Amino acid sequence: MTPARRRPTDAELAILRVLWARGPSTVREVAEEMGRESAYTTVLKLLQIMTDKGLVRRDESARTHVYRAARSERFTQRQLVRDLADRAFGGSAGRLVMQALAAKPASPEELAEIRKWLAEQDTSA
Amino acid sequence: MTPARRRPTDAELAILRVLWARGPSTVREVAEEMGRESAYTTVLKLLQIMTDKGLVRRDESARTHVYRAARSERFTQRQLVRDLADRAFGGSAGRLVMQALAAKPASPEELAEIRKWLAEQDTSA
DNA sequence: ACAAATCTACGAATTTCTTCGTATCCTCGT
DNA sequence: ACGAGGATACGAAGAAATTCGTAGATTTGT
Repeated sequence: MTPARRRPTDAELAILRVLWARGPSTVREVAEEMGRESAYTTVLKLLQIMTDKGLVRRDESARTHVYRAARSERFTQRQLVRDLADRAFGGSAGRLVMQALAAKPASPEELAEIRKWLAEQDTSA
Repeated sequence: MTPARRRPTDAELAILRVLWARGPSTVREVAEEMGRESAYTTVLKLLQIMTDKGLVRRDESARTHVYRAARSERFTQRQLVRDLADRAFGGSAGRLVMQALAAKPASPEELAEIRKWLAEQDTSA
């Protein structure tokens, strides 16, 4: 029985972003990083829930617990992209890519990187 | 005051997919298309809510109402992609594209299309 | 040792999403 | 005309997401 992997919610993703950027962090550190938009206990509660869901790991060895993301940013990004492709693009990553390129301007550096990736695909095919 | 545009929920998106594929449709048509997974009245309720939210338009001229998506599939796809880029990719569409290409295999046709698009960007720059 | 500060746990209120039953109304066939 | 079938409206309940207050425990500074 698979743990029924749902995608992280908006609030959960906001916290994950902080953990990915900062590395393992305490509740207070995460809360500060998120500005004063959410109360300390809100962040705490969310992190507790996320621990139950397996989205984060908790180090309880010290009194002040330290949380870290259970999955890498990259892993989660791919999960989210796959999910969106399935829900809105008929499962096609290619079509998603086309709309992404059209929706938001990518930097020249990023475009170059994409071209490079495509070129590599070519040679390996 | 902007109409506070939130992205369509999962259930709403499932209905929009049907409307985009079928064109203007009645509740019954949408419900049938979605298989027997959701009761008729569930689809009806959802469409009523979506009407309030402005996600669909309702033609009430006949007794049996006809619904159509208020925004094009493409428009909505871009909105969703932009939203995901903001929530999980620091606003960068380029990085989203990279993960999309890595997350799901795109067909050769799609890859060709992407290359073509990139080439066009090149000339226009 | 005591008070203040800091931490976790927990419960509860609120909002949003989703689902569906029931009531009611209209239309059409006979 | 009237009953059956099919349509909308509405309410309500359950699940999930989000928020935060309060209580209780522990540590720290004086």
